[in-house]
Amino acid sequence: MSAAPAEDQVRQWESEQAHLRQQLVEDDTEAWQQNPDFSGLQRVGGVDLSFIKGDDVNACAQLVVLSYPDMELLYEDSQMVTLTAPYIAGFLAFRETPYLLEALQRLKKNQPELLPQVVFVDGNGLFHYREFGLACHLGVLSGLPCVGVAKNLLQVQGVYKSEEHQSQIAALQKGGDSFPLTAASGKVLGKALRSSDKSVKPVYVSVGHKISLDTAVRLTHSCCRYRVPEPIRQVPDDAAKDLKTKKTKGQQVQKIRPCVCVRNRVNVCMH
DNA sequence: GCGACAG
DNA sequence: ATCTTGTCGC
Repeated sequence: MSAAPAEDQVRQWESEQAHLRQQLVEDDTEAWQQNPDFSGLQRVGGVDLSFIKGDDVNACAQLVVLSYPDMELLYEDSQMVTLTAPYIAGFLAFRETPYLLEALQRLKKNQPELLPQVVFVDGNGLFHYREFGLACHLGVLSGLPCVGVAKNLLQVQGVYKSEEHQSQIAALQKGGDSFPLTAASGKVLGKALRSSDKSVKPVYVSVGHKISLDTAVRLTHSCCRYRVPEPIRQVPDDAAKDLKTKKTKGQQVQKIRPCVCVRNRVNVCMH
């Protein structure tokens, strides 16, 4: 009756990742992905969880949907959630996926016509210890094409922050330039991408689900005004700010955003 | 003991 | 993930 020791939990999670991985699709499956200008792509999504300083249990799960290519906000959903799983490198999905999935399901139920055609995820996809990071996990469970974008390099499978790596970064001349992150096995797990002309520090793009690496990199670049792709950059702003502001006032975290908050700039709000 | 460690 | 200050540049 006792809780499973952390070690057993991790072992079970590994097994679940291996199982779900069988359903992973690493290629382009959508028509728009073939088009040079992505014509046919109209909605891109972004998901993320925001925290406040001393609290790693309560978080704000957020989903935004932006128009493509204009990057205008079409839909936003922020929901306070209480996390159950701890953060363990390599198992981020077990901590965050449930709440990101819930947000996608709320959208599907309420305004299915606004479902994104691809979702940007804060974290890695295939570029992962067992080639099944958060972006893959969410992709398989949601069935939606997903792209993993990490802001920091995960040193895994023989990919290191070596001198060589640093010089490859220095060689990225302009936005859109990239170089492959190759595992010891020889497989390319992702790409370091200079996402805009102004940013020097690259982002690390990898396949989540139903999209090829090259398409994922090209799409990521086309969604970047700054270093971080708009769909996941536009998330933290208002909801997270609210979170901080109201926390300062001494209110209870759970009451900050007790219900789904949706802003819809395309269709009239439903009542 | 030291270094690593997506978010 | 989050914190913090100033600072440099357009």
